[in-house]
Amino acid sequence: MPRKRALATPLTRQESKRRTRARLLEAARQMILAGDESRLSAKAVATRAGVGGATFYEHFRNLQDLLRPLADELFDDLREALRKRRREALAAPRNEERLREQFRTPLEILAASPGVFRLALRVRHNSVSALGESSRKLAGNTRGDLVGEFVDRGYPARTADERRRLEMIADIHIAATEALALGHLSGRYPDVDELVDMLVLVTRGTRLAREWRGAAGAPALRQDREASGS
Amino acid sequence: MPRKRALATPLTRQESKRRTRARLLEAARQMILAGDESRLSAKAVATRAGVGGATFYEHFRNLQDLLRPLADELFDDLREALRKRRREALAAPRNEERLREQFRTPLEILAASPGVFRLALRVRHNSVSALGESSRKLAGNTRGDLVGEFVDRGYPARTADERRRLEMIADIHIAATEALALGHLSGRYPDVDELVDMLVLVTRGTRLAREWRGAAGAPALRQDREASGS
DNA sequence: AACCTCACCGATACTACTCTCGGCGAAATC
DNA sequence: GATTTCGCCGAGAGTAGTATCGGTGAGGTT
Repeated sequence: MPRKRALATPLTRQESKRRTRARLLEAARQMILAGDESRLSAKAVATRAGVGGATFYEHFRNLQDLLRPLADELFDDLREALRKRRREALAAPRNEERLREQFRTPLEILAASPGVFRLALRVRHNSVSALGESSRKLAGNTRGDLVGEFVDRGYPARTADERRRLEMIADIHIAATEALALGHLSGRYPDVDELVDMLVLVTRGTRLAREWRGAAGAPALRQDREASGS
Repeated sequence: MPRKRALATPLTRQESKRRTRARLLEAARQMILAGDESRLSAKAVATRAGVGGATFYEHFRNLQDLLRPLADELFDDLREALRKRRREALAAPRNEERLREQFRTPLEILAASPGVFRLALRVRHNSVSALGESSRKLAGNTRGDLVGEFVDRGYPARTADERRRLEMIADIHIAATEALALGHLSGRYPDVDELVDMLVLVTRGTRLAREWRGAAGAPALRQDREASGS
């Protein structure tokens, strides 16, 4: 009873609605990735999608209602890509070349989707709009993913102090990677290998945190001084 | 011939206008630092400043016209604070404790002006609005300042490659400092000393870049491999 | 005192958006 | 084939901001 003919040109209502919705989402996605989401509006999305202004509201209650799932989708894709590659890298035998690979991958992924990457940076500190929320969720998840990885690699994470420290290391690595990826995108740092070099150097430093302290207070490092020559 | 009496209660026109302008600027400043500059508008600023809507346009051609000098002022203050303290630190004899001081200062300055700091992060990647432009100028200047410092400290900067490398190190340090400062502000990293520890560790790594290469190509580090334990 | 200047402002024309309403027409149902 | 459903849409009421204009009154000038 549901279907009679389904091979001909005329669309079913369900399919038709699905497509219109998809077109609205796609239009919004393009506009967002094209930069400047400030001039995003229900009207503009509808127009770009080639549908009437009122149709927008047949599919979404308002702009935020469209943005929430869209933002989740955009950022989840990015996170999944990053996560997947990291997991692969983790499974493989570890040596210096592997480590470089592990740093190169996120740089390449970020460089390969400059739209989403820039979007994430742009909206991260904006409290309003579902985009900001979703971007922060991505950042938090990425940090969590990284910390999990550190633990797998043998960094200590028994006490709250140790875990917080791992979060800091993760934050630093994320920030460094993002900063360098941004420089790469802006053309200042064309050579990705060179960026990897720098990230490896950073790791050389933060890796010291591993054998750093079992239970002592903070001053372990401060004791261990070394005058840096001019 | 200009002045006759200037001691009484009535304001001169000039003074009156100056004050109104200052009130507009102050209103805008507060609204911006209070977060959410998206709902900033000429009208809103005027209302908050307690003046009529038309008065705004007696002082500024439009909102951007007000934002430009305001943004410069906001960020220049921050930059000057950072720069000044860094210069002091640079002049002093260098040892490990000094280095820590040098890292603690920017963290404290950023933590002390969370409004401007968050503002800078928020608008940095927004191409529109004078705020974004000014924030990027701040970031670029800070990077330049840091590079200059590195050179003073003996990092090589003869070739374009070496200079670019210093820029990367500066970018990483800025990004790491900002990321940790943000974590501090959000309550995740309450102890500033601990943040300084982490920054010192990062330096341990990036410092390796100094004795790294005189004229060779990039692979110097890649050669120097070392299998990282589990 | 008479006159001029101008900082301020209410009113307003314009623009741009949000969301609803009534209805058209084709798919779905009988 | 007749009837119902519903995806779509043009029109429009409501809201909000921009920028201008003419006028008012107190500072400033003679």
